Amino acid sequence: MKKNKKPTLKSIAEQLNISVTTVSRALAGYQDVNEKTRQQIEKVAQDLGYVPNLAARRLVTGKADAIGILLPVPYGDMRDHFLSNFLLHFGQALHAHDPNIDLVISYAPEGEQELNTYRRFIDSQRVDAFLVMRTRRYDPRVDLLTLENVPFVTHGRTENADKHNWVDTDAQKGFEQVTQYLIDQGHTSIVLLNFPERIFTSQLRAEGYESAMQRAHLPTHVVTTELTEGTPYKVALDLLQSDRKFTGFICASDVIAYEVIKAANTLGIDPMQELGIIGCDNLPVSSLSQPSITTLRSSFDAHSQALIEILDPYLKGYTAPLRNKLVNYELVERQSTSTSFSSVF
Amino acid sequence: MKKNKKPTLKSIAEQLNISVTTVSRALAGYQDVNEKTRQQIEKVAQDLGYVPNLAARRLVTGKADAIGILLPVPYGDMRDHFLSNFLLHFGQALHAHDPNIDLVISYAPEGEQELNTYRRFIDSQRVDAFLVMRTRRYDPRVDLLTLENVPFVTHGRTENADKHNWVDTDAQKGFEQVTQYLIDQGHTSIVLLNFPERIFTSQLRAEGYESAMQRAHLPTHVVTTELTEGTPYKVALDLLQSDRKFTGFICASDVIAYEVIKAANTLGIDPMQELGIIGCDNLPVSSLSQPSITTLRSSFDAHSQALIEILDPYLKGYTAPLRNKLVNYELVERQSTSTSFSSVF
DNA sequence: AATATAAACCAAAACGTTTTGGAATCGCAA
DNA sequence: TTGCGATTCCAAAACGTTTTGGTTTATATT
Repeated sequence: MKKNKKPTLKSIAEQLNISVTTVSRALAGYQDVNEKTRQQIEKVAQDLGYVPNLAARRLVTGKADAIGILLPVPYGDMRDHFLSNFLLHFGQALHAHDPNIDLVISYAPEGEQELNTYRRFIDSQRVDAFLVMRTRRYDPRVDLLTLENVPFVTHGRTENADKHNWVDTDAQKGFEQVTQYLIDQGHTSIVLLNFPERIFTSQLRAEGYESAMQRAHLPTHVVTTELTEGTPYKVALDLLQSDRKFTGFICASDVIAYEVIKAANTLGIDPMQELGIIGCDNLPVSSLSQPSITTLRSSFDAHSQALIEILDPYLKGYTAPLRNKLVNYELVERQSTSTSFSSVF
Repeated sequence: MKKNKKPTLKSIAEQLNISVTTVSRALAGYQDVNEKTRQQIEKVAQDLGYVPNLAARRLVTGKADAIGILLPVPYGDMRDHFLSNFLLHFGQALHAHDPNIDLVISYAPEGEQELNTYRRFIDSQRVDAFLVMRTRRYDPRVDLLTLENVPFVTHGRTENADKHNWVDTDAQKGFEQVTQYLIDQGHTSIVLLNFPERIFTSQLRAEGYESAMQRAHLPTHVVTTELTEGTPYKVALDLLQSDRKFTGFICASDVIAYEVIKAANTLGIDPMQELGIIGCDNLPVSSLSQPSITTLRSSFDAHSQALIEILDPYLKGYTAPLRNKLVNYELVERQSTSTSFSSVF
């Protein structure tokens, strides 16, 4: 049998013949309430199964105890994997950090209405802070949130990275390291299969690659490709048949790396014996593939921790100075860079 | 320069010298307000950028305008793909249905504290209804929500499916159809690589497979495998070397199907020419694989629509009779069931 | 005994909305 | 003039919490 009414501060107060104020303060842990009364209150609260009504609390405190993410519309293909998976982990990390903080998800598709959607979300005071995903180089959302003075942190840098909180992977360092990795294995003809420049990290990746190549006095070659069906495969076919005799392939995504392997197979080239291929993001396909793909992984947990650390003061209602954090990639060594190549060398 | 205060009903009312009530009713679209006043009110609201404070509204209406999902802890591998991706699509569909409904995400890891987490979430009245994911055969969450009289719908059936709302894919029909599909292609030795029985749908899948096989008077063979690293591959190797000369492989997941292909390659068997392989879930790997994998896809959108239709009355504050919906799988034909087999036949 | 200090408590206001139960105004028929 | 129904408006209460600015009671100090 269920109680027909939710217990409130008032019901607890009435049962003990004390004021609502005292009940509230007792449960909030204030020191100006007698230890004995506190225990009584806590007992009754427990018995009644009291849980504070969040709407009421939010109304009076002005805090939402929630952070918001306005997602872009899913692509419907593997490109969503990173975002959705990250979301899962971030949510979990947030819950571990403080189980009373909600993650509120809504959608703001890129386009005309995007900023309005943000505006309405901000104005309704549903959340204390925002996490902005899939940042763009010049990101109007960043401008809006800054202007409206709403706390937020971006996942990924923007052109105005010095003016807002952000967390990002150190793409430059990561790609420099994997380039060096292939150079150390004896590769001299190494190509970077990058995403178009429109993607902000593309530039950073290229810089990392180029700096390692230049240090080794090797010629650089960068090719860009979209992730649309068939495109990376064709690009890979071209490269494998080029005069430059590329043996090292550094790819902006595991999906691209996988297509390089397929292209090699098509041409009768054994990727394990003759090539060194490195992907990025540690997508499921990288471990399933044959050969499995050496890849750069950036820990979801490290990202989440950094984001949460930055968001934390805002959730508590404080203001905080701008912060940012570069998370290192870690190399996951697999078969696509087996050392058999260097022995041939 | 920003206004230093959020506009409220009161500020609008004062500016027009009318009552808060009228402003509220005008914006809510009630008929008892003069068309001219309504227009004035709407103009001022627009100019001031008025957006209702949700906490206040929720407090008085008792509705949260939100639905909650308490997620399990991610596995950290490809098994998360379906859940996280589904989440992305469901969120989008919900937003399309009504942009004012929030999706509130929190976590309730399976285990001792799970029900307490649910209880606190329920009692804080943060959401109007729940979507329960990764349902288990006997699911204590279902019992709790039913007992507490909180509206919810599960994604996937349970043993007590007749006592709650649910949406599920018609695994039985789907697996019957793909079995028939392989039979029609001339396969006679068809094995089902299923998940363990602990997973509720395993049984339904087996039933579908068995009924098609029995109708064709073919012997059935069911093998179960976990998705742990290496396991499906070993199972596939065994099957491919068995006396039974299996040529048809129906797999409970694309990941398993992919491992069958890998095992075939290892044994020098050409999967395209000699086998018919069918996966499930249309994971990214199924289209990337070579040969690409014929698979069963259940439309995220169809699921989301069904779920939202069931949830809708609760969001409006109505009660509603129990409902459920079976969503059909659709077959995505790819290379792993190319017809070259039947021509050999 | 008077006074200051500390401990324990509380009434009332505030947060911003919706809803209830009328009140005021107007036109029109009788 | 009265009465009546529409139309248009509104004061006040309510939702459940936190916070403010106290008051009361007990204890210590002079």
